[in-house]
Amino acid sequence: MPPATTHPTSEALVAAGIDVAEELGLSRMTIDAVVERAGVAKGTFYVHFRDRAAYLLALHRRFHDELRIGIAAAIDGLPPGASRLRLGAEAYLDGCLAARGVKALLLEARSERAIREEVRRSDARFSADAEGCFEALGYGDASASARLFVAMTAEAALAELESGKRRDDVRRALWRLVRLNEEEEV
Amino acid sequence: MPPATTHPTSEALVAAGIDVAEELGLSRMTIDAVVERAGVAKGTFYVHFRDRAAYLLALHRRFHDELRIGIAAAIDGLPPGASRLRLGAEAYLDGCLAARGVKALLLEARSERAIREEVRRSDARFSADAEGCFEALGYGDASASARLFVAMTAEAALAELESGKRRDDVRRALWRLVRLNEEEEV
DNA sequence: TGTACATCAGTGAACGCGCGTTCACTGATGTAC
DNA sequence: TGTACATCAGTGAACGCGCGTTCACTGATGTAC
Repeated sequence: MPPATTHPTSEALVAAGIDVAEELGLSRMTIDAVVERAGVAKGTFYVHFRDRAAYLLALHRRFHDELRIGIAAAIDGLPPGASRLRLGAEAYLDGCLAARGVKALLLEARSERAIREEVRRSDARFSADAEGCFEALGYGDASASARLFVAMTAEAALAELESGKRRDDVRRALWRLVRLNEEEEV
Repeated sequence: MPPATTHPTSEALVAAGIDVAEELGLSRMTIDAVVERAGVAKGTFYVHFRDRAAYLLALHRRFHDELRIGIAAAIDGLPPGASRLRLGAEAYLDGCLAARGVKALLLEARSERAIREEVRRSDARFSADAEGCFEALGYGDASASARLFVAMTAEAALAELESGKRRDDVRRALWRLVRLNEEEEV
């Protein structure tokens, strides 16, 4: 799937936004800061995005599309179950470590009015896949379990971002809690 | 422990803030909205709080002090272990359901610059107690496990707040994930 | 008991600033004839 | 090949508004003498 925005200036604006979000957080990611970083005039921003909300949405889509692509590649064809759940979560964590601007999007996206709904949808998507895995594993309350698992995985991603590197203790704790630790480390 | 603010007008301002946060969220909880709700002049706000940051801090303290008191009462004297962990989490969830303004504080507090540090401290406090329990239960990576557990519990609280009522499926899922489900429902 | 003064919560108009949004204009590129 | 016109990304000054913060002033209560 090609990126949603193809125009080079749109690209530059999105890239600049990710930079700024990484450095200052979403709430301080002002349009002034973005256009300054992108090296374009303020008016140019509105040539490419209807308003700030539309821009935030594009930013979030970009981030989550990349993440989903990585996860899809990791679990492609696997049946619902332990491997799918664990490899998916590993891909999520690895993707978060690799991407930029994640911390801001993970931490603040929920409270930004403009993308709250979109975040809910993304979470639901991850959660729906996990739910199938929990069902296959024989969990009752698979839906609730999946939701809690997604929350844990996001927290694990945050912990890794704070450390700036993979945290094996956190990952082990995660696998152990969902009883996926019987397998070898991947 | 008496409330940190004793003056009636301070009280009114804090109460008004909780109301407004509940209705509009933290980011739209402006000083205008707070003083209007409290029925005082805008200048009065600054008689009682140095600035918005100090006010947010007082709000968060109030919220978490209440929560901690409820939890402390529930687990007082219990040794680290399964009962303490589960009863503490139950008290946390019940407390969140009972308190007002929780959703805003749970959801947005992390991204509000003014109270981020305070939130971290609160989380660390809950987490430290949970860590002892996980150690007693023989978990490796007790610290990481505790952090993930706190994140799950917060997510469970959010799920309950969205439903507006206790969610037994979510609680069951939580207990099962940390293997506290052998006991009877409390 | 009465007068003068200090203290302090409370008031609300005014200020300043940050930030999202607009708009008239420019310049380059493409198309018609 | 040259001229006229349309299209469209880009520009940046200006605008408006929301919101946190300030400040000179008021009025009530308490204290000294």
